Amino acid sequence: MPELPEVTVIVNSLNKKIKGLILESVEYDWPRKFFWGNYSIKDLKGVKVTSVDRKGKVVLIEVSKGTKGAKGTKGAKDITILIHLKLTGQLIYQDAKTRVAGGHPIPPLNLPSPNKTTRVIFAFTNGGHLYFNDLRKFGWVKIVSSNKYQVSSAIGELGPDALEISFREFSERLEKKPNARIKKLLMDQSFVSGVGNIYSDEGLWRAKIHPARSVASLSDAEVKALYDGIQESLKLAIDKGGSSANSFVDSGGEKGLFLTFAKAYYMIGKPCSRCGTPIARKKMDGRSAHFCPSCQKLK
DNA sequence: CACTTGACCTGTCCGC
DNA sequence: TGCGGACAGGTCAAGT
Repeated sequence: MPELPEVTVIVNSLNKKIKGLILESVEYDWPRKFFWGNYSIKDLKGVKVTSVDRKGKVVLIEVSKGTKGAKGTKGAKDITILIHLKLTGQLIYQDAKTRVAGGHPIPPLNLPSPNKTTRVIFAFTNGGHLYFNDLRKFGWVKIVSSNKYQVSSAIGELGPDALEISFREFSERLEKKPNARIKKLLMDQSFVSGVGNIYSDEGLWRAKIHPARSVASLSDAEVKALYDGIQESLKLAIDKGGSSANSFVDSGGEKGLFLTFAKAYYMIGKPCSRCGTPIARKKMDGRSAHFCPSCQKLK
């Protein structure tokens, strides 16, 4: 799932479900991708979840050891659990009453957890569990102190959030990279954060821009259309997934929800919904770009 | 330097 | 049915 809309949806769901819960234990069989920093596993026992957040595609679970002090100061005891889902990560919370799931649709999000892709299990004192499943083991978990420096160095360099960036800032940042190919730049997290292969394809389709175009070749109107196209496709995806996390599971079978609104991504050979030309896929910069060869011309 | 390629992992699907 | 190769919602390190 690892793009902004999917991360946003699961973060919103988790915020409703695990805020206030107390961690009982953490189990993992995945030392290679589990970074404790200065902490150890016992530092998480008894901590309380204070919020679940998102930066780019990274999930942040804020926890606190303190006994709810009167002052709202962030003490040294606050810890941030960072989770990156990479290509095939999933986060699933379930307890006796509820279940929320988000992430990559393979294996199906309704498959019971733990299962063979389960890498980390966070157990809470209410009997609920948060499972981090990741088929390909590309994802990671980092445990750091909740201060700006620690958190941002663990995440890496991030540009403005794709949902929050203004059109003005978007176009100003583009101007600094005239030679970049537009699709590659959109997926660069230090340029804007949150956009990956799906939403770069979707945004470019909406703007009728070929993914291999250079930034310098884009007209002002095209830059505006691209900005709008990205905003629209991100928001549409959040809406589709946001009504209920379970719709992720139900609506698209194993392929997941996104196929129900994708215009270009994964639509290889299907008619473009604007002009009927079959959608093409081409390898570009190491990734598959999906586009309409007729609407999105390489000038 | 900038840019490209490989590596990280495991699984599915498609063609012969 | 079996086997090989391509491919996968991401990112970093190493090589050129």
